[in-house]
Amino acid sequence: MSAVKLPDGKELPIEPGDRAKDVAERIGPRLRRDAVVAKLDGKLVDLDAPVEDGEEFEVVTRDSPEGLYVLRHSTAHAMAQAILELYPGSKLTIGPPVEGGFYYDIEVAGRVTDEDLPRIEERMREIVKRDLPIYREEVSKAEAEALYRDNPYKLELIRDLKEGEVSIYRQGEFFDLCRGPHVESTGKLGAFKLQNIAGAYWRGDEKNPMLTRIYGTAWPTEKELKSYLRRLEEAKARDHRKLGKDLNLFTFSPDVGAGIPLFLPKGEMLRHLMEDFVREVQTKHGYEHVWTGHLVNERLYAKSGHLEHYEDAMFPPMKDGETSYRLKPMNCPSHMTLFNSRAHSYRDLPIRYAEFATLYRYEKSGELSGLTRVRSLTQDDAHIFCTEDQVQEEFARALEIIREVLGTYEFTDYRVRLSLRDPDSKKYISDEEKWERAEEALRSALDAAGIPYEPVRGEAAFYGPKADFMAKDVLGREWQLSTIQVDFIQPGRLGCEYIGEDGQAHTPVLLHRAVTGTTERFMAVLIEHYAGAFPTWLSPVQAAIVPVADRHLEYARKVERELAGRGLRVEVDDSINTMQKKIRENARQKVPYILVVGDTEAEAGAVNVRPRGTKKQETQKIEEFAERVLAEVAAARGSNSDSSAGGV
RNA sequence: GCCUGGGUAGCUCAGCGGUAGAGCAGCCGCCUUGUAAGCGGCAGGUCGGGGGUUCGAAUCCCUUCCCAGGCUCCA
Repeated sequence: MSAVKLPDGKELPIEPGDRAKDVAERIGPRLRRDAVVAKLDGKLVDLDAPVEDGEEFEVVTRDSPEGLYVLRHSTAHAMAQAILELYPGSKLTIGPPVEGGFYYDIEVAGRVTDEDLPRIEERMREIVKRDLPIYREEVSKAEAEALYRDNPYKLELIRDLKEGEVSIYRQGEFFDLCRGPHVESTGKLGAFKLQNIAGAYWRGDEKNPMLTRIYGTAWPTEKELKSYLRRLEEAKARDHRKLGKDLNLFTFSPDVGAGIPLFLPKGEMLRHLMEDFVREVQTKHGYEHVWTGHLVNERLYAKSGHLEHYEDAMFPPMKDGETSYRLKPMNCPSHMTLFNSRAHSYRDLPIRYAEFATLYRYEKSGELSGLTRVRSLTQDDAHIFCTEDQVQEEFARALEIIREVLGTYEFTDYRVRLSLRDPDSKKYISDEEKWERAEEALRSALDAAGIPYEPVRGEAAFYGPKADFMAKDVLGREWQLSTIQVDFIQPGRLGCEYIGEDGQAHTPVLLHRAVTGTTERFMAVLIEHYAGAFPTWLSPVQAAIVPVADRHLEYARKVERELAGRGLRVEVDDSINTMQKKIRENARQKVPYILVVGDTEAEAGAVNVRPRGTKKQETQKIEEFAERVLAEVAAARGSNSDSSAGGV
């Protein structure tokens, strides 16, 4: 007798000719109803697919990640059908499900704009109402080519397919070259919404024609769709560009230039606090701080190889007679020049040069975005010159710094991507043996530190492999923050050397490393991570003093002097407003503490403390409040707070 | 760079061929206040820049600058 194996290990008998949906029905009518597709031996198939003896069988419901994926894929088909109906002659290309939804890239006959989306949605709903059965059809390559003789995109896709693995999905008049699987009929789609239109090059290559991409999202129920849209709204409210404006942190001006952020006093204070913190941690770990300016003779980049590999991302040269200068797009050649400014013994190593350097990169105009993609950026960069034997230890040290810094910022969930070269790509400097050693050094350093990582081919820098740290913020979004790179190539090119124990000259290994990446981008991440409510140690203003009436201004000033004298960042709100309005404004500015002072407080030498996010108040002596804040800051900054009083 | 959308007062936005608007912010007064918007008045704009169409342009067309969302997690 024939049977399939269920996920719980039980065997379920099947009849000859049984399809996935029959098996689901036999397990339970309820399951049959919730089924989207099935899984046979781990492979997703349509509910209409035949089932065979001995296979492992699993029903996939719309609540599972795979079911949702299929649901979205099928929704993309319905959208494609709607567009073909509304814009006859349009050519379909690809339409996959993606994180959160789906898209379809189409060469639309005519023009589609955002205002057309409701119309397309409307047509999609109509298609759902028609409840068209969706079925799969296996065809030969020749048949598929005949179907798509007017569609060069699909023909290109078909060309890359093997004979025998070509399938078409049909629903009513509509058909699409597709691997599947799909839901049973258009009536089985859930709640969906078309979100936006964008241009997208065919196969992502700017040499190819531009297609119209329409993004949508789809969910099993209306309720889930609503809650997803609400989450999007929440993320929008945290947008660092909006908060940056509201909190008076930074601005942009076409008068200065695109992609060049201008920091207001509060934003600059934030930068200062961020950089100061990393500087301190680095100093503690034996890094030395250097400074190498903004302009560099182009010849240096020719020598280092950057000119060849990186020129597109540099600002054009500034000519001075025979000499061409470039705005500095990276520090490594400058730091190597520092290294070369004197002779080195193996006893000097490792040498760790750190610099908060403002770099200039010519990002394409369309890629600029808020603080996350800018043309002037401040990198918390460091270069470590060491012997090959020291790589592991220095890597571990860099890792320690990264853990400490990210931990303090409450990024505890991160993974490591090991970016390796793609041996077939011309992008990389070729030196087989050195690449091998560099990759090996990184792997063993990661292994020694017990950090899990996933290797990715083709993501390496041109001079060597790197370990990138991807951290999740409170919304679960992932950001690439820290990076550690091993470089066996540049030091040799720029003639870096040290005298070894053997009295011979050797080339040092160079580790490149950044902790927060760039101050600008990291600030954007922090703003969104904290929704603008920075922890007290990081807040530009830690306490706002609100006098009850004008006659309390004098006492407010006294409180300000005393708290500032203890190292707190405080401000008196002396605007011509009512007390209520001042509380409102300072609360909106997300100041951690609002201190209300009136007759009672002035008499007692106290402040009335209203911590951020509450309406609760308590009265404390000025000194008591100062201690409270200092203790809070010390706790948040961990062991580093001890050194902060002494300065760096 | 390319596609789509957008740029109107410091901010958020309305107006979309017929005399430039609102709220907030700002300024000036009054109020002197006990925990998220007190009241009144005033001022503020070459409608991103340039060119064109028109009797007439914020509005239509061209061009340029800037901003937003995108630009292969493969049919």
